[in-house]
Amino acid sequence: MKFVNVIVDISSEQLDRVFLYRVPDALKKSLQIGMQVHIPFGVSNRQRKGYVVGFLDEANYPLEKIKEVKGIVKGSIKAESQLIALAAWMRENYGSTMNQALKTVLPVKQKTKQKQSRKLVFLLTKEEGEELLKTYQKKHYLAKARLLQALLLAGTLDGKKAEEECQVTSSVIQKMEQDGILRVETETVYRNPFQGHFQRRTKVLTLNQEQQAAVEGIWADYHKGIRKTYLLHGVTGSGKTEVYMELIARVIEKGQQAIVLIPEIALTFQTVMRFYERFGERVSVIHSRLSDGERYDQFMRAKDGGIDVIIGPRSALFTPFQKLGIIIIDEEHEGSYKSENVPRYHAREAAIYRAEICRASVVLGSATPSLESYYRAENGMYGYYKLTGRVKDAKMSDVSVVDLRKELKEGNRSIFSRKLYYAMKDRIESGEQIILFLNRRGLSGFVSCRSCGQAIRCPHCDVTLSLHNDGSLRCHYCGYEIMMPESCPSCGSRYISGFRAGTQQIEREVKRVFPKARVLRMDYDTTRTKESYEQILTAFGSREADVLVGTQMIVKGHDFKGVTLVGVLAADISLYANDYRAAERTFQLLTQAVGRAGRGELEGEAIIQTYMPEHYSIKAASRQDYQEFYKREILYRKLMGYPPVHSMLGIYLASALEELLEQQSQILATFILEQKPENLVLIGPSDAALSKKNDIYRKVIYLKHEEKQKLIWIKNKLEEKMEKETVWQKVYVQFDFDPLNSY
DNA sequence: AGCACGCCGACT
DNA sequence: GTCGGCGTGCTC
Repeated sequence: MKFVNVIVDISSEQLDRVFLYRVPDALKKSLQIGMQVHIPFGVSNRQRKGYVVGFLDEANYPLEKIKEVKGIVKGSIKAESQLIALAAWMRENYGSTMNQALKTVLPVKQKTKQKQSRKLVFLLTKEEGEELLKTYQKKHYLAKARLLQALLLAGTLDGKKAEEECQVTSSVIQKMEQDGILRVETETVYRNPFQGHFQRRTKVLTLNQEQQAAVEGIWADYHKGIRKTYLLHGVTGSGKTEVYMELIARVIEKGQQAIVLIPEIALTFQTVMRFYERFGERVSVIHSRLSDGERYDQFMRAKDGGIDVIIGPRSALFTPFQKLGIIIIDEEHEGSYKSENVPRYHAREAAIYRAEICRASVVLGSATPSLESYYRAENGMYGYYKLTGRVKDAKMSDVSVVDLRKELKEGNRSIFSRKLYYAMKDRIESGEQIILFLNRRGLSGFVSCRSCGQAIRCPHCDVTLSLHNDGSLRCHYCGYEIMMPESCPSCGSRYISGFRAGTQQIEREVKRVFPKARVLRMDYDTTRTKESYEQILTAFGSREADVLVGTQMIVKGHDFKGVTLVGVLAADISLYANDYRAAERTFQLLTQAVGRAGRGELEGEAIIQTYMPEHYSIKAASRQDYQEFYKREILYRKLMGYPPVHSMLGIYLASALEELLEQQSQILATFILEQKPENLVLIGPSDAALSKKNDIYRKVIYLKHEEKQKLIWIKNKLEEKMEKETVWQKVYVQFDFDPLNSY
């Protein structure tokens, strides 16, 4: 380890890369990734601070130009160095540049740029200014004159805008500040994003036996200095949150802090409220509606020790707490924990790594654990605690499965089976509430021709277009829009129509069949704003409607006491997805949906309509039997060499040039095979699920191997190769380990 | 970011 | 000639 890569601690895009420094013998032992160091920089060798982000044995830069690390910064902020180390790990494990990794981990760095959006305040009087302007013009100080003129007009200017519009550089502004013509102002105001009022609850909550066992078990480890990952497997309503809060309370008592990760969709006012009631002002929330500035403020509060608990989505993992004690990941199986941007990290894995460097515990909570987590718990890598009881001894709902093929055979062409119809009729008459769940949005999915079988597709994205209420056909990826044609564009037949039901159509159908029922719809279209999302939920919660029709989002974490019937309209839709997680996702969705029924005093019923009643994920979900599902599913993963048993790497290639993409993906595949990797399975290259998006062609290669390390090794080889060749500026490549969705 | 370098108009 | 503003390019 003779050299180190260092990121210079200056927030500027041009410096946002690594510089190579020599490590003096005296520092060879003590230097670690993430540490802040003093380095000489630039022609004048001014001493600056930088972060160590990696070690190297050989130099890839002229030796005579390499300078030496001067020393380690004494009071270097621990939290930040831990995050840098995390970024380095993410770069290695997910594939990205160090900058991309740093940017995801340190929003701080991006924010300092924002903070630079400084104000220029004019200090002279109008007369003085005009006088000065004349002298500038006479002396041909053109840049200064431009800026002065703008200042005379406006008084104060935004720093960045001024630079662009007046075409002046920062050196001009700096000099004019020195001359006392203007003043540069920067402001930093911390805000608290939580506006509501709350009452601190002093009442001690009592835990049931299972909850107690989980808390004490984890705490006993903590006390012994053992830090590891625990899976808390508890059905909906079994009281996982109480366990989280008790653990957090104890961690805070020890002077440490806690991060609580929640899927964005479940981040509701009520959830946050419970934490506020327990921990008061020392809690903060991060959510997608926060401005960048507000988000940054929360990180600063955490860094300064102003808060003990932060609640938020994926990105809250990077909160710079000084003494992190515990990370909680609620609903750990949720897909939103996987980032869709490079580096495509999984928050669960990254959290476990961060916990390792910070010596913190991790608690994963779920009613339907991901195969990954359960597999590891089963193999003893994670601790495991199960919560079986529903807290307020609510009854398990009665679940039945209806075979839609049989319905059709017996002459029922409606979207409601007879069983569901009568159940709905019954609930509406007795004033109880109903949830209808469909995994799809838009009016009626795709439009196809009954003569030639062609579906109408987007010319840019190669996906089927969706028919909307206003009679238009739209592409959900790029927004391409045409009017619904009279006849089939391929064969001219007039027998074209929408196919299958969407939430809008179901809403209409419910209204038609049950004219008296009040119906609410909740899907991507009706919840474009955060407010409308809350609005619909509150309206339904306060019984302003009898039926709620919606997609995934209605089955996630909401308790409606009046709901006694849940209808799943077509359980197999998510089974048609073309990736290996389809069965897992179906099981999770169905289990959640079924869990929505009977959360109040009345007994609940769930009806699952399907064309595949014999499929194990549907069977297991109807019995709420995770074990059964897991046994079948893990067998399939083992057999096919899919995660979590084996590791998988998706290599995504994209280019505007079709032939070049074809050629380069072939070259990559050949190169991978040339590395003579033993037992490696290579699939492709083939067209991506979306073979063309916004006029960019996409291809994909999948690799499977028993050891993740081997795949990382191949990824590194590829990165090395691509750095040397210029073609890769025209063909973009992304890596995705254990991909969640098809590309 | 901050520094040096080099171009180019202006002034003695 | 020389002085100095102002844009450009580089930093291991």
